[in-house]
Amino acid sequence: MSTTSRTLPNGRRPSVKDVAELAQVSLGTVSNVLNRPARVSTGTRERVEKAMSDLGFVLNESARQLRMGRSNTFAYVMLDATNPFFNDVGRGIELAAEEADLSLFLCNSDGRSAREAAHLEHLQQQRVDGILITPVDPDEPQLRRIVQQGTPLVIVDRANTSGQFCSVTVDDRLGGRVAIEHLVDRGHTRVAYVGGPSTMGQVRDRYEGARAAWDEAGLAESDLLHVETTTMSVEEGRVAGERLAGLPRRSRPSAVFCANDLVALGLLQQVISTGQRVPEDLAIVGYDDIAFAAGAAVPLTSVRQPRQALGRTAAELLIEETTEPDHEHQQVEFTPELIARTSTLG
Amino acid sequence: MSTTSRTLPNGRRPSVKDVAELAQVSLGTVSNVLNRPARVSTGTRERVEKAMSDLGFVLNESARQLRMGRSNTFAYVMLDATNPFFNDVGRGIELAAEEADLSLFLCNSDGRSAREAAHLEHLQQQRVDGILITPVDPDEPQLRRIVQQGTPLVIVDRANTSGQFCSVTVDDRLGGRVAIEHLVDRGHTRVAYVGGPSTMGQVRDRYEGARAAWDEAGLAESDLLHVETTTMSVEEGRVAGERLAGLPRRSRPSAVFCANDLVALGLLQQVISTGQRVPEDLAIVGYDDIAFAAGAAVPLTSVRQPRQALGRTAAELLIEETTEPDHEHQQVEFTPELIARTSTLG
DNA sequence: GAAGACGGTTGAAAGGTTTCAGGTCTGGAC
DNA sequence: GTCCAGACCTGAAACCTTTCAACCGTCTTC
Repeated sequence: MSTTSRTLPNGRRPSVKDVAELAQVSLGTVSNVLNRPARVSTGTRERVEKAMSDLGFVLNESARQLRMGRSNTFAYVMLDATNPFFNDVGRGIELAAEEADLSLFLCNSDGRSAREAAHLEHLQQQRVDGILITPVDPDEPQLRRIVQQGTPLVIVDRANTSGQFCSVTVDDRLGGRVAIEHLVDRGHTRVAYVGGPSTMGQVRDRYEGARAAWDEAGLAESDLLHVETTTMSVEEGRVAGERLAGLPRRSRPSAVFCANDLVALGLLQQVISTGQRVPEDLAIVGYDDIAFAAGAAVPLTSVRQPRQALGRTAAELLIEETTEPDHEHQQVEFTPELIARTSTLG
Repeated sequence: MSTTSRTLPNGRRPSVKDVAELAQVSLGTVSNVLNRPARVSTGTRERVEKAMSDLGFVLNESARQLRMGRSNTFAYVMLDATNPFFNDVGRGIELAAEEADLSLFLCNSDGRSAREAAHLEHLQQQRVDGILITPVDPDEPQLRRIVQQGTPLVIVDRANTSGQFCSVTVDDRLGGRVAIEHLVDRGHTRVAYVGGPSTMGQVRDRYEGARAAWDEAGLAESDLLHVETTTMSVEEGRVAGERLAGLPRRSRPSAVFCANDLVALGLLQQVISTGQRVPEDLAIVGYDDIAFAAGAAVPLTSVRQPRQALGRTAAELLIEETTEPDHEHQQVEFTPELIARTSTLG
């Protein structure tokens, strides 16, 4: 109640100077109370602390950063904040950051390059100590520029082609492979891969892994269809379902491998709503194994990624890069794992 | 390639001063190029722009903020980043912020007061222009202090008791009421309310609405059970399911109303996995109508909230508060709507 | 040819913090 | 009585940007 900043003559917020004046000490002492309290005698410290709370003093972080040149803040630029997968990754980052006493800002590029660029520009201007990002395109030159200009950056869930950054990935080719091997094992000989846009590395790699496994199984090349979606959302999954339903009966696949679980769940909904049975009429494999996959209308077979570990590892790499002078960039790769459930097992 | 900041003697990043020197102009002119390009002659402007890109100049936002006293940034402190409901709210905020050319930082309190307090402190120090928050406890004194100290704050999805803030809410009592009325209409006479902790206003209000409707229906008070959970997660929903299953047969409810969809989905999974049928053996109503509710094992009846509108409205109120001098605090309340699906309709 | 207007540019001041080389004072050792 | 160590405190400088009054030429206008 007594702690309002309105006691200042003008509308200004109280600064260390005001505190110093009220407590009858110098600026330096106030700063010491803030940063090295042990150096200040008890009496003085208490006087300063009282002055701070009387004035409602709040440290101005901009000024501190300006002086210090660093912010103790990381940021994670998410590719799609509505996808639980990226939230779990973010949670892993958050936990590691909290342990290291760093603040974390989350930004959402929403899959749009322009938004991503704006966020990156802003973060660089804010002088965050480091950036974690799941990029729209890992070869975007802006990323390299940011590193060259002095802000460390770690790529999450994408490989980096150049070795210019640390990166943490999951082997998407292997993920695509195990998904298809599972379907082939179950006797499927005509399968659709649903996902897009193909500009996304994840979409491409999973397809390539799938394609490789398909070819190795000796199946006809044209029997692995690629149904391209515009985004990786539940809605697009539904649309893909309708497109499949529109195919002539004999060219319809008996199984679908979706590039992520959102697409798979949307497709599942659409398929069920038209009275088809999963997996009898159509088997479905998803990707990511988000929490909702197990609880879907038909529990979803999915390729699980170590989501939280992905985030945590990325954050730890970034911490190392910001603290160890002789840091070397590393590419960490995790291994995905197929979780088989009813949507393929019947 | 040529744009590296390493051309500076020490490891310093280039500043306007360096740009000015290289371009043979004064500091003021560089600033004009940045902020009022029209005032600068074409030749000079081009020279300055070239110098900037040659040096890899990145404006120091801390210094600008220090000088300007404002940051053109809002922040949204989410209660639970893993709950799609809050992500949808955040998306509404993001869209409104983007239109107003404001940056948005997302923070996650993860339901913990301590983390929330740390985030708020940090945001205040960063001098964000305004804060949106779904608080752990809307009566937390820190919130009032922040406003008194000059940072506008809007409460999202909670009522504020004091009229000290703007707030945007959905009528949770009404939501609880419609959920119970629906179940009573379907003939249920023994129902469990599952959610917690009761310290959360949402949990309390939905319960109160449910209780009021229950009493008005003339049903026995003790036939509306309250099963308290520790958090509102899928996992806790499963645990609650086990607890219900542990009840003696005759005291088991025929329907459950869950305080949110995550809990409902977890409970649904648990119930199905034990071979019970939904809704025949147990009907379930959720809350929020997140995207995954419709695609659950049994499509979930849920109380829908206007998630994105909630966020957008909150952001618009905050924008008004930061721009209109004679702003008056408003409480906006939306109305929830029951979406009936298979989990109660059979 | 003088006065004024105007486009373009300058440079100092301000904004709040941290740092650091020095300052003062106290008390103990000789 | 002198000297010194240590504890405590001071105040100016630096960080980088924006702003604004002042300035300089050039062009109009009468």
